[in-house]
Amino acid sequence: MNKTLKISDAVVRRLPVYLRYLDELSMKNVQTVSSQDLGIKLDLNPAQIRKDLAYFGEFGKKGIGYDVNYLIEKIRQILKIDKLINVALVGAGNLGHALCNYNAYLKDHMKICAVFDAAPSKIGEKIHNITVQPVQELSETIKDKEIRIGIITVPAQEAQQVANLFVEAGVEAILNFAPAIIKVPAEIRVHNADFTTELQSLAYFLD
Amino acid sequence: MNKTLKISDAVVRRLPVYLRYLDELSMKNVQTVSSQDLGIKLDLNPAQIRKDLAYFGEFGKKGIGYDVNYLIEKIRQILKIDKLINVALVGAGNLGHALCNYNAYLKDHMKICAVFDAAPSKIGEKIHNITVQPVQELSETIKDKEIRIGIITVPAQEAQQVANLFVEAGVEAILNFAPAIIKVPAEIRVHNADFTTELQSLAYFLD
DNA sequence: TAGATTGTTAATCGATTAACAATC
DNA sequence: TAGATTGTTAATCGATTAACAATC
Repeated sequence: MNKTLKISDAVVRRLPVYLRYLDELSMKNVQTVSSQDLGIKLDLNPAQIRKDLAYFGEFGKKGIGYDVNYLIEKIRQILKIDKLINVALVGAGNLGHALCNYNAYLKDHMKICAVFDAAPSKIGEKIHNITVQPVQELSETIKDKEIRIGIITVPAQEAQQVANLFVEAGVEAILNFAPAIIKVPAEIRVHNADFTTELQSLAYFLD
Repeated sequence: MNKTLKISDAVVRRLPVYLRYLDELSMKNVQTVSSQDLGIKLDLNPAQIRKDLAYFGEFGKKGIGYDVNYLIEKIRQILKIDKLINVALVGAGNLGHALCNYNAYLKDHMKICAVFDAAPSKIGEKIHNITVQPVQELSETIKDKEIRIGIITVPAQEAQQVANLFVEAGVEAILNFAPAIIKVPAEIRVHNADFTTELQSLAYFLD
């Protein structure tokens, strides 16, 4: 398949969902899975799943389906999590702590390996085996540890400042949990994961 | 506008984003705003913003723009957060605590007013002014307090069970933070807000 | 009036789904 | 071989954007 073809966001966002279920199957020692099976389990159209995967290569066998472990390997490669990606987080509040708990789940594919905060009371605190550092050390640490993704879990009014620090330090992508729009250069990818907008849009669907 | 017209998810998800920025403008005593202004600030096409709003009514004035406070009122009505909506949360871990912190931000429009956990060690704990209750009390509390939305912040393997409890108790919509697909009757709306899939899809955009 | 900006239609663009030949 | 299921094309469906008459 043509690597230069632009893959849509919607496709990319489904890949981790496939991966998560495939991991489950793998742990149950399931060998193969069809797009039909996946579609039922994940509430998606089987044709869509086949098409999503076909953007990146021919991973299945006609008449058989997909080899679970092979597909896991391929999706990890596509998502670029086949090698460890280091992540930094700013904002050692409850949300920051919660996200650090996912390190175990992310296994050896992604790792929050540095946490920063501006408040002196937080500095030196241990979250699992990570020590909270002052934001002044952000730039140096990001370079030293080759951190490529930054997570923002500070209050809305500090989000832009933190984004600026990340950008200057050379981070390539940002996951923003603050309820604020942050502006960054076009080459930096930002995903917003704002709880309040999620909850408000859910209210629309009440009767 | 035709109320029976099906509004797309994409439209509904943008409304809270508009609302958040309009609230900012209102606090700065800005009287009116154009779709142009909004578009620049929110990185959206002005025509899209006008079209989104036009699904629900004629809220603007030609040649002038939108009255900020009037539009806030209208969007709140559309999202059904013009009256207080009660929310329950199961899973009093770090993530549960973090979400409870947003109560102040959600003001008098939505409120997490009950928190449950299965672990005896958590029961009775105070989160701000909410006392953590055992899950056995979930159904009764949800009915008593007229709770309409449920939030799941338990580990993946317990998510489906909690979803079942919510559905039985009569909740109308669920916000699921667990990295798991939960199955519910079609009339119950589920939004997934899973940190791990967000982070993994972000990795795709690294160079 | 002249300039600005909405609401809405038509055009474009993109994503999903159906269908089926290829083939395991 | 017969049945199953992929990869892919074509058809459908839906969302975004451009353009502009209406009008403040």
